[in-house]
Amino acid sequence: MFSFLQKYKSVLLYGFSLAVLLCLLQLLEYRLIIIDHAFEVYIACIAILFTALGIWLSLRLMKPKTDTPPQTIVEEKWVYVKEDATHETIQVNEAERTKLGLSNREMEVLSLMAKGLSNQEIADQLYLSLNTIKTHSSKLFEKMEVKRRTQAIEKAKQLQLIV
Amino acid sequence: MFSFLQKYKSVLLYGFSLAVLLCLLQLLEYRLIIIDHAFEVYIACIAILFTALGIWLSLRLMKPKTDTPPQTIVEEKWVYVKEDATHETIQVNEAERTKLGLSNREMEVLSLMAKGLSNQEIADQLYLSLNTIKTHSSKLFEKMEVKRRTQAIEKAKQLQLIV
DNA sequence: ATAAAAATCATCCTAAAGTATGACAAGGTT
DNA sequence: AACCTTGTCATACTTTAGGATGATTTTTAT
Repeated sequence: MFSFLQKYKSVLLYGFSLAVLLCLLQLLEYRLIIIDHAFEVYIACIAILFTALGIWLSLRLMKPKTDTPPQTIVEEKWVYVKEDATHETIQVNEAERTKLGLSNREMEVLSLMAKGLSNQEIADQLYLSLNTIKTHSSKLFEKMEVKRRTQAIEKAKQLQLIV
Repeated sequence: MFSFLQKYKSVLLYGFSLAVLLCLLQLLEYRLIIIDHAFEVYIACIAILFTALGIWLSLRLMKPKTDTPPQTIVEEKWVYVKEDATHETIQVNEAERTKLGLSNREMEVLSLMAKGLSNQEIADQLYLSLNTIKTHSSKLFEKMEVKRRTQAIEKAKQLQLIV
């Protein structure tokens, strides 16, 4: 029973908030139905609310999809990748990465570091707190067995972890 | 004029489809308003439609921004051949160096920086004081128009100032 | 269902990096 | 001789980086 609740927590939450929303709408209905042009206003409110709901929903549902574990073992092949203007983190040597046990976020932070960004700038770019970046970088240094970001960058380039 | 259209194409498109949608709703209104419970049905239709609109909108708007770091397909352009390991600190691009006006010591400090050494370690290695290294690095950053050592390293590698 | 790992954020503290300014000496140039 | 550049070092100060630790939440795996 509880596991059911746990499992469908988010679904139930959505349902509940929908219910609350509908109640509010019902209220609105009885309040505004007597005013002139109330119907149009009501419709507009509904439209806006549900558009927002749709946006929120899709944002919620799309988020976890970006997290795709790199299960497929990439053939260890050294490839030169043309550097293009958009800052995309392309890990060239997946084998080394898994050997060091670097997570997705850590790789992201690493590649932004290598671009010369400060921790604060990285935090801003990834919409995270400064403290989070510090935590990531600390773990990064530990895993890579280095002491400083400059060493991490040097080693990462040596191992072709970053371009 | 055309560039304006081009620029706001998507916005106009959204506006237009919204207008069409509203027309449809208007039609629905006149058709269903006489039926029993038509109001609720109408509201439900609107809710569904606008939720869908919201989802669609956010998907549209998020598309160019979606970061898919893990599974980026690596284009195999050509094989990257690593330089011979026995390279001393030879400045590869002398032209850039003179253009930036970097002195010998500054170049030395720069290349040691790029190896991941701290200022103290650089000072020890060159038998200089820490303050001297700080002075050198400050002037270095000024000449290279960067703010941090990581940026200096990045730029130096870009310009082939160091190996 | 439970445990492990990943991700987020916080606080407190120390170390390192970076800025600004001034000083002094050696070597080359005009 | 006067001037300039380079190199050296110092003090004082601000900012950033990094370490240690703990808490919470979400994801993933067993």
